[in-house]
Amino acid sequence: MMWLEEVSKKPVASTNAPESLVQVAVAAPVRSLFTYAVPVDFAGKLVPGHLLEVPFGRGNRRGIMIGPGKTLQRPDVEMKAVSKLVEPDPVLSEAMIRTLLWAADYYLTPPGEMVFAALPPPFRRRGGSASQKRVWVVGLAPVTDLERIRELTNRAPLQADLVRVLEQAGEMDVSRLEQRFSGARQALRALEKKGLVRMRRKVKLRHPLTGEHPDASPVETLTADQQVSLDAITTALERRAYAAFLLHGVTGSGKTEVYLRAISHVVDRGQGAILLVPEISLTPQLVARVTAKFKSQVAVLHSGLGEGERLDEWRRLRLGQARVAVGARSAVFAPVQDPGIVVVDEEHDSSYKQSERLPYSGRDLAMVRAREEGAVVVLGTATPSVESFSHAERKRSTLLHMGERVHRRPLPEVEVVDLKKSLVDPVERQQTISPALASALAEVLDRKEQAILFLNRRGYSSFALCKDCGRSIRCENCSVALVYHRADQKLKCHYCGLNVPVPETCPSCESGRMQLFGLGTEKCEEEVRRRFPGAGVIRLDSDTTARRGKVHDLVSRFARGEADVLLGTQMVTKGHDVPGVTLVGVLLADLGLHLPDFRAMERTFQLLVQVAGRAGRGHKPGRVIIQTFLPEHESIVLATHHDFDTFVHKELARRQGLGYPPATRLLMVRVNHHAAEAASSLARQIAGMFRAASAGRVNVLGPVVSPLAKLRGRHRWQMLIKAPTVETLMLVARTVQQQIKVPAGAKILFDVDPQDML
DNA sequence: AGCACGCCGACT
DNA sequence: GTCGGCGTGCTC
Repeated sequence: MMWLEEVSKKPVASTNAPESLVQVAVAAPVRSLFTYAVPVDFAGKLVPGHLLEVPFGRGNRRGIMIGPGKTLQRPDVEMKAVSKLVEPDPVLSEAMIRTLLWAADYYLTPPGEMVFAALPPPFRRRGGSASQKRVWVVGLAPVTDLERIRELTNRAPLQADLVRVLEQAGEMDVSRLEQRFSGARQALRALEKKGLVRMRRKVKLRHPLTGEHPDASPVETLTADQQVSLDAITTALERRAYAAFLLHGVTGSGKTEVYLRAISHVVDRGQGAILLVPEISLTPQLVARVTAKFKSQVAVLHSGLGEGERLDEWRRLRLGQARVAVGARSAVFAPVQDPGIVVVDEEHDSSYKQSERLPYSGRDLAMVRAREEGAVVVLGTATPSVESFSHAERKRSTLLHMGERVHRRPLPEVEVVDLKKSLVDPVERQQTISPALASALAEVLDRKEQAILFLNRRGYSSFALCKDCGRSIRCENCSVALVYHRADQKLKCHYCGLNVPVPETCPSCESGRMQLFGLGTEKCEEEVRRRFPGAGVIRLDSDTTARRGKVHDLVSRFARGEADVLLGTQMVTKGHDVPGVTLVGVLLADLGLHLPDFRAMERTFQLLVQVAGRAGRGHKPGRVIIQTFLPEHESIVLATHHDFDTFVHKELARRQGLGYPPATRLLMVRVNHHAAEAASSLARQIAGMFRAASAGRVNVLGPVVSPLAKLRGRHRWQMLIKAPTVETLMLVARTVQQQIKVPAGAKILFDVDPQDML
């Protein structure tokens, strides 16, 4: 064979032992593995998972040894040798490598990208494991040569754009500019050469979380439901083989206690555990309970960790000093040694799916990892996703049900208020809190109890409208209306962050008669403070929690009873367990129902059941009031009865009828480009390729302009590929992916199992 | 992702 | 003619 002759000329690999050639996943967005020769220095020492440096293209790159090499992908190129073994011990286990290669394959993503996504960022960079994070920032040079900038407009439009942005914004992160302008880095380099901009490396400060180590809560006896579920899980753990469970426990049924005891079981026998949560900063109470129980055995993988700290946590896990990893989505890659159990809390939460740069589902990879590690996986939630439920129905996982709250506390009573009726009354029309909710809130305040108010929209009003021409003020980069924020009196875009003063006159017709419409959390807060002057109100949304640790701070203050009302967005629905809360108000339940997404009903149902579940967790029973314009809507009616079974079976039938998951499998392909025409024509071209490649085996819907037609200055088009099975989907998708040549300035995203259809 | 190669339009 | 920007293709 060709490659044997080639290799035998080199002194490094004289035999055909497996170590003479290795396959390497190189840190580059390239769709294949590469084969390298192994030099004598470490011949026979390389094992899968070793972090290497290899010559690649012009320079050197980091790479991971995947396994023995067989032959070159293309026999006509020259074989190169591994240049360096970076770390003496492998940084990935074989089970992790199998998981990651599976993921790269399934999510149609370059193996090198997937593999390095599982490692701390310093490992990817040459020069090793920096402990301080430095980023490149760029600003205009102090002496600006106006003559030369004007010159640029014709010759280099991209450079001219960048200069204009820098004039406005001052100093900016290079990586942020790159997100907005493709090719920004080369353009900036050119500008730097001309002396028009200045780049420097800036140290990014770390924000270590001050960790509380509370004492473990006293041991309580389990409910019958909890005991049955725990027994089923521990029986599976005893077998030390892959098994999957869907733990469906109503809100307040004590799922966390089941997780903790199951994790204890594996930790006691020397194994490790992974606990995934949707958003770690929103679940301080869960993190506190885990740390209380397992103390220094816990590694918390917080998104706010600095690079050095993250690396430290990573090392502690890899060395076996810590055995329990807690974190969001990416913690599925935590280097826990020999994990015996992987728990996914709130498995229905859509934040487990990353839908940008590198799309993958942390929940689904948790199952794959558990399979590869021979571990038990537990998906826990009060509102299982339709997919996971169907998975259990088809016996791919075991359904465990906990229908009763601890201490036999009742589920809260839910009432629905029809907002259509309040439209008739001129006073009520102006208010976001209906008379029914207002009187319930007054009672709660009287009794010195607490309330949670939920409104899934931040800001003050949802848009500013001109009373003469009827146009709303829109974002210049995105196809959305700007939202008025009263705190800083600005109009903001919730997608790109654009922040502009409110114009005196209408930008379209010069009329001075602008008016604010709609509601957001800011306006609601104002109304609560006005109508209930004595009440202490805490607002929880991404505006009040922008600073690190702020969520934890505000939630703990509310939990300690320092405020009477917690008012906010999605954040108030997740995970907190505040015994004093006896009232939950949903200000506008139908907000999510109008989204063009086949999961809109499922999301609404989950959201309502979850938020309702925050009420009545203490000794006193809870009450829930849902305000809506659609009181007879199925997902609202069934949520008021906490009726998951009816909901899921109706939803399954509906999905079957319409051909949506889990009845089918989906791939979304999204194209984006600065130029609208380029985006649409490329999308049409790709859709054509799908139709040609599919030969009728898959259904190609679209292309259509994305519901969010423009985002951060880029026009978006998308298509949905519907296939009867994964195999068919993969086959067709791979065929098309190989044919596509990405034109300059375009971005194409293949999103397998899309969650976010906007 | 980088980087070389090569085409093409704007200027000394 | 030359210079530099920008599209295209390749990396064991």
